Formats: sequence, C-alpha cells, structure tokens
Amino acid sequence: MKKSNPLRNSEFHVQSSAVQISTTWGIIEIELVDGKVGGCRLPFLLKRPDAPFAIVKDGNDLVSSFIAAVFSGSNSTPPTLAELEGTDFQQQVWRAIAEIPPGETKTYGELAQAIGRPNAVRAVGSACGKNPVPLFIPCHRVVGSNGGLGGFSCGLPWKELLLTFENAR
DNA sequence: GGCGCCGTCTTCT
DNA sequence: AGAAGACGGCGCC
Repeated sequence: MKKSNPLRNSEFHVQSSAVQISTTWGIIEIELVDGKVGGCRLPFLLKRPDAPFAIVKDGNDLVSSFIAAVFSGSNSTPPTLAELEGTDFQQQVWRAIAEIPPGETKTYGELAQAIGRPNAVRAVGSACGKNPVPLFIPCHRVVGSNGGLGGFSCGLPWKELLLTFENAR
C-alpha cells in the first residue's frame, strides 16, 4: 500500500460538500466527503490580525460545533474523518498526532519515537505540514524540542492561537 | 541567547 | 540522483 483512497474519486457516489465558518480571522472551510471531514482550510496568516479572534457565523451541524468548541477552549472529540490521502508514513504520523490530548503537546522527536522511527524527526516535520485537516488532526500540538513552536501550514498565528485556547503554554 | 553545521529520513523533481 | 524540508544536537562565539 502506498497511497490510500484518494478523495477525488468522483466516479463513485461520494457526495462531497463544503461548510464555511466565517471568523474575524477569515473564512474557515471544511470539506465533507460522505458526511465525514476530508479537508479543512484555514486562510494563511503571515501575521496575527489586529482583531481578536471570534467566530462571526457558523452553521449548526456537528462539524461547526466542534470548531466552535475548539475555539472556546472546551474539549470535544473530533468527528469521524474521511479516509485521508497520504503515504503510509504520513498516515502513521497523523495517527500518532491524533492521540495527543487537548492541552498537551508532543515534540517532533517524541512523535518520531512514537511511530518507531526515532531518527526520522525531520521527515515527521514535513508530514505534519501535509496534514489535510488541521484542527481535526491537531498538528498544532506538535512543537519543537527546544521550546520553539516549529511551523504551521496556515501560518504560525493559528498555532499560537490554538495553543493559547487549549492553554497548553 | 543566537548562529551555523551536520546527521538523518521522506518526498518531490 | 539531487534537493528540500514545520528537526535535533553540538560546538562556538
């Protein structure tokens, strides 16, 4: 098995749709595949916006209530995810990330250990960056071993914000 | 503390 | 085959 189940198999009766949540930091878009979360896009933020973060308008389904919970600091378990497209290595990394409980963090190195490749630290980093569903697979809880933040695919302001809400630091 | 270098591993050209 | 990473460590100002 190399890459498993591409999301874009529109030959079948997979019905995909999108949910949008508008916030003071931009529009968060979530992609649903057969009712399960298959993608999540946050606007890229180079620097922290002046406005304090707030959800302006969200839907009222499971997904957006999860998002609302995330951004209010209350823990809730993520909804079921669709099969994500990625290499075996990436899938392993993502699975390991999914096990980090809210309020806690793991370092890239610890993650590498967790999947049994203690030396693949840097590779773990790039796998994090390819997580198709930030927030749902909490890659913001992965930080550097030196106390640094590491990176975040949609811009570090999000990572800081999320960790603040979970008050992990 | 900060900066540079190198080892290490996966992915993309 | 080579280069590029969301790293980690070590050495050296």
